[in-house]
Amino acid sequence: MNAKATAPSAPERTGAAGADRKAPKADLSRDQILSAAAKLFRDQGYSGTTLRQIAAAAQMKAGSIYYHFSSKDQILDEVLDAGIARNFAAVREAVAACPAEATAEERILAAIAAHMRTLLSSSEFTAVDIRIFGQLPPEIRLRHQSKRSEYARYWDGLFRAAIESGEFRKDIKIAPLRQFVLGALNWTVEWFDPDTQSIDELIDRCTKLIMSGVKSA
Amino acid sequence: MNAKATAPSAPERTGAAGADRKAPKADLSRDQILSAAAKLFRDQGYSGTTLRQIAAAAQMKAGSIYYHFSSKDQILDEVLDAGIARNFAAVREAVAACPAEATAEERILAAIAAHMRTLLSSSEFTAVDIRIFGQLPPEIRLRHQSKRSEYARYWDGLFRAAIESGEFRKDIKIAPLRQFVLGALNWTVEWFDPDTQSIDELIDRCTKLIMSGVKSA
Amino acid sequence: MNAKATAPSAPERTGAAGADRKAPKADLSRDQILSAAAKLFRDQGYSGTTLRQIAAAAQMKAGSIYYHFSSKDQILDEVLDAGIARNFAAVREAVAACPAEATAEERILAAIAAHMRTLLSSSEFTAVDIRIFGQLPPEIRLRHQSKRSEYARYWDGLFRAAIESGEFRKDIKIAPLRQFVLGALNWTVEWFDPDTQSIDELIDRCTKLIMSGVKSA
Amino acid sequence: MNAKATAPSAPERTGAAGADRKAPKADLSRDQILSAAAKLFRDQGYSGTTLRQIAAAAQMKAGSIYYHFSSKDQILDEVLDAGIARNFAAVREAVAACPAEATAEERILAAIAAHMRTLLSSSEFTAVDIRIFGQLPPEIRLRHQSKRSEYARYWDGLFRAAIESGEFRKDIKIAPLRQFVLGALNWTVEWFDPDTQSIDELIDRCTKLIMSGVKSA
DNA sequence: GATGAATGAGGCTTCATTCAT
DNA sequence: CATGAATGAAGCCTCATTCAT
Repeated sequence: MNAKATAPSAPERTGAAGADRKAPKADLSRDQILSAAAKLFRDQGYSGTTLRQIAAAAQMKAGSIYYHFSSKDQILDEVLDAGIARNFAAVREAVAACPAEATAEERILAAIAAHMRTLLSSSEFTAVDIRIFGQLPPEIRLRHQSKRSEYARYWDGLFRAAIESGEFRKDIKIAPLRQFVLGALNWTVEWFDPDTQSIDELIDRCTKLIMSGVKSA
Repeated sequence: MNAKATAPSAPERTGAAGADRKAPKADLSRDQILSAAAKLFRDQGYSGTTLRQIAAAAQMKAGSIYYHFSSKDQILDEVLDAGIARNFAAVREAVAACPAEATAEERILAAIAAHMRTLLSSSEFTAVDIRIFGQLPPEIRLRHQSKRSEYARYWDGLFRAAIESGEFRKDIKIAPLRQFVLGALNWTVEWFDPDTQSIDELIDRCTKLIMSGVKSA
Repeated sequence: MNAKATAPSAPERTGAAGADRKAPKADLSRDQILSAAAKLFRDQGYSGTTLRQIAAAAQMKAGSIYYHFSSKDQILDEVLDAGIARNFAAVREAVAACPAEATAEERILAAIAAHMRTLLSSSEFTAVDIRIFGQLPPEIRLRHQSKRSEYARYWDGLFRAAIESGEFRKDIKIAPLRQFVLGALNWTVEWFDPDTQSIDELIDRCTKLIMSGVKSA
Repeated sequence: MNAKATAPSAPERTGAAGADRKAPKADLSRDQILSAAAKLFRDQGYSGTTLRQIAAAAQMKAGSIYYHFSSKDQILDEVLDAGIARNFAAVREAVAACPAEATAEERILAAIAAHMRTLLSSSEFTAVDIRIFGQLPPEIRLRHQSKRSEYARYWDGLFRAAIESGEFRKDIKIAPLRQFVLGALNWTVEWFDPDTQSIDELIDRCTKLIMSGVKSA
């Protein structure tokens, strides 16, 4: 929630005593910038977004951004980090919240719901990754590959369990399955419209399709 | 002046005998530019791609592009057009090639295969749309909305037939279904690697998942 | 953002004490740019003048100009505005300074002197109009037509008075007269050389020619 | 009339015998180019005019111009040459046509009429000089200075005669007089509209103003 | 903390010019 | 003679970035 949690290069200011007394103005600005940047990156891509646009959306002037970040690149880094981190955290929490005796399928249902809910509601950050990652310069992509892989492996674990338990078909290969499922889910950000559709209903429809396909019994 | 203004780079004209003698050099250059642009747009986005990059990939200098196109925008337009057009054509042909007595499901299977094959093999053009459309400036997006809708409606027709015939579950709503299915298919361009994977196998896996889901019988 | 958008480089602000502390640096740069542009436009025409030339003459780099103006066009607009405005103001003041009982001819003499003096001394701005107006793209020309017409009508008024009072010949038609007189005066910018000629003497000669022609009594 | 008369660098082709048998296509194109260029230069300035515009107006493609001329500069040179040459010729002829016993004033009237008529009717060429000369790069200006001076000196001769004969006032200095008179005449190209005004009437008005000024007797 | 002003690199585009056909 | 196609230099403009205030 606090973007600084994942920001490694914030100007030193942690010092001080326990309770964060001042909730300093800087943190607020930082968050505004990140949030503005996330929205703009998501809608216009990285190259298509201007520092001036970000600044304007964050209610400041372009030069001021450099007090908080050292480059446009760094903003992107933090936005991407925040994106995966939130998604991952939400999914992990949802799975952890399942009762100990939950089946693999139930855990996957929880994971799907959490993934979609994060993606489609608090979207700025989570949607950026999905939308623009493929078009980023390779070096930037590399910097975030490990976290993405971690997330992928987490899902692989969920699916493996379901296959080994016999809940899912044995002839399914895990990697393509994960790509297929996450792909279908991720794609919803391209068309889901919160004003006319219900997230819960969408989640419901998607899980049903994933689980049982389209064919009538 | 520009006879080809609306003709998005006809690919059929290379081989064959020597009958057509009209400005073959220009057409070749045009096609090279479009193809180069498509690849670059796909990989780096529209704003992330430089005219100089396009020119270099098409083996000419930036200024020369303007002999064939009047702006970067126009190149994008034609690339997008070509993308949908090819996809649409491939799918329509595949469906048309089905025997008259084919079931709705069989037609859908053919459509899926065609969509994926076009997307993943002759990809430059077809993949661009899918990848960058969401981040294009609204005015450009608008210009192509109608063709995309047409394609969507075509799929809706296929799905409707399957539902009405009872082959697909009756509780599925068509629009979300189409989004879900095409989303899952489209997403494969983000991760499919022709060097290590087989398209046919991928198609097979995907259709199975779509049709029957993940659960074991 | 740009408070001065419509204020064509107020010349009154340089001297004086230090009371006005608002963004004096920007205004200075703006004025430098306008002045440099005016000189260059006058000597090389609009198309013949480069933004880099303007920037160099204003002691900055080309890109910096865009902090003050949004386009080369806008610079031209302000230069043209300033030109007519100064000329008009000078002439109007000179006429207004005439004693109430001054004859129409005396007023015209004052107007001629003011027009020429402004044109030939503070020339950058005033001379631009005269020199390049005829070769400007029609749309730009249109934007300034109204102010020029206003100035023309003002002169027409002066001439009409002299004709009606019987001081000038009755057979003279006002519009061609104004064109002829202003033309003769304006043309002096094409050849007057302040280093070898005296403005006052030139004014004297011109008025005499206009009033009485070349023929000896 | 044949622009080639003044064209020093025309591709050699003069050879041959007496009568110019073929009136070759090339000459026609050359003239079309020059005429088109003159019009465009006059209306848009030198830098403001594109070779492609000239080519289009001359009904050919830009590249073709280089068969007839070696550069845009050369076209300008010939256009300028043609301008002064025609004007000079017309004026000289008109003066020469005066009866031997004509007064200096009569000669000047003839010269004025000829100058104006050439300027305002066959204008493309003659008007270019007047309009754009002041904004040309110094090197180009230099190349034409001598011919312009020659023309100026010719007028000076006419005026000197009138002053020495006592027809014109003795207190008039020749150079400024010539500038003033030609200036007033030249300026008419900026506003004369052949559709609504009569050249003869304009000439009449102008000569009257020049001769006797504006004041009533 | 933030801004105004500037910069330089680079983006898209235009244009005179060349040259094979 | 003329054109189609290309080029490189340069033009206008944008943008990330800097830095004094």
